[in-house]
Amino acid sequence: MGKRFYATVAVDVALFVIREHRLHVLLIERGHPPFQGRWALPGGIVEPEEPLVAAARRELREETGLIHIPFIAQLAAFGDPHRDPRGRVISIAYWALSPQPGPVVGGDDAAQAQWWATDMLPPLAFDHADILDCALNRLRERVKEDYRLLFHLVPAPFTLGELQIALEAVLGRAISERNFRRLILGKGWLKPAGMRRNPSGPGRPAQEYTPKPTAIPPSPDDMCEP
Amino acid sequence: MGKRFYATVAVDVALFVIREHRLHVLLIERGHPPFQGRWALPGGIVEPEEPLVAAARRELREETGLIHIPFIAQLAAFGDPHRDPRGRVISIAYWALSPQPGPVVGGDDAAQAQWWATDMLPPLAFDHADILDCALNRLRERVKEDYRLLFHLVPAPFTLGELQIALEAVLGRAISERNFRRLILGKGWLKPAGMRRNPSGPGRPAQEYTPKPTAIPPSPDDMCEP
DNA sequence: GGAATAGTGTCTCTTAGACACTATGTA
DNA sequence: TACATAGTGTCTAAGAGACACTATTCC
Repeated sequence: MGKRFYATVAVDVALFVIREHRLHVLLIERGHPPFQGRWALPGGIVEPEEPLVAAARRELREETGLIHIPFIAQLAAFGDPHRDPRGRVISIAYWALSPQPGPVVGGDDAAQAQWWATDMLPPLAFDHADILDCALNRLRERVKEDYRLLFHLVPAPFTLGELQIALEAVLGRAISERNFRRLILGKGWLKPAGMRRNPSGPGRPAQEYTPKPTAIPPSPDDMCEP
Repeated sequence: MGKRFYATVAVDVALFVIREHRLHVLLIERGHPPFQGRWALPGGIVEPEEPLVAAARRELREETGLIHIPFIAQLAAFGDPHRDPRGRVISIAYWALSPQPGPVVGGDDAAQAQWWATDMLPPLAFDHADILDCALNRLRERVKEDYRLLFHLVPAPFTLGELQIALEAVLGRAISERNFRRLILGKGWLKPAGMRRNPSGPGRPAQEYTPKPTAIPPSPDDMCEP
């Protein structure tokens, strides 16, 4: 193994939230060439002494002001030799979840940060459409395997209806309410929060729940999880 | 994004085969420091114009003489800043399957290549124990999800008994023969090869099967699959 | 015949989907 | 009352585990 440096290593992050009953992803409008004016996943170059997942968290913080990301996991490495017109850049992609669909601040380069519905995306820079596609597939797979991931997408306390809306937004299709309730409640993951919600409209109020601490799946970060 | 090069990018591959009813992985004895004399996964530096998976296949070929690898998929990126004592090296790890447990030739550096049973491994160089752990978990997950991966571990034509031995070697535990047969045959993946085998001993001869071409899961290579 | 391996019939339990039902609030 | 949302009872069908059984070969 020679010791020359062959490539730039970057991270890119697909951060998902639920807004208005739909799955959204955070994108940044690029302020410089290449792909100036196009939208891209937040990301940037890894520092020499920085772990990969730390770089992913730092880029999210720098470009969007988001500090608390409860779930972030590695997605894959994207290394096509010509994915960046400036030269060889290998990107380690991450996917992340947040229950806070609030406003985000733009980053340094007069860049705009904005939530985009995943079913109405603009053209993306670089190979970020591929990365996002991959991230969406991963998210759906993992949520189907473990509904507890939804606890990272919905702020507690939540009702089962809200949780189901999040699941339907992720999967992109309606699911049977009866079976969803049975499955979630049967696992013993939730404890009733005692309160009830005022829907400010007709309809029976719903029980609110908080996930038991033991039921919240830990963020795998850089552990070998992809 | 600046254009300086920050890191070396390498690939490492965990290549699995079935030998003598047990799961084995290919390891290389290192001929130079660091970790001289220790065993390591085959791997090396990515060339400037080389796709990542091509680098993985090239290293397997150079270090072991193995040309035909029917299945190879990305595992994860390992990027701890101090995983290589010589400097920052980010490794894109792959996992691969082969039905040929035959002998392998050593590589350039007077390095030894050898199959090791995965339940009796020597101490490994770098963070390769972590990578191999991750690869074993991935292999087991994927095989449980889709038994057709076994078709890449057992040379056709095979008997159901051989296929089950491979599955048990991968999972590390015995499984019910009845259910295995029902599941495999019920899927319609196999067609009888008509021949029967001479076990050169007592016991009823077994039907041999060949997987239908449509039933062989394609190698995902670098597609976003991890 | 006995030992060894190949292959089958069938019961049970768990799970997910479907569908009809009841409960509790607002206007 | 009508209407909207929350929550329940229960039938069914598919899949996996378990276990006892039959089949074919060599000695």
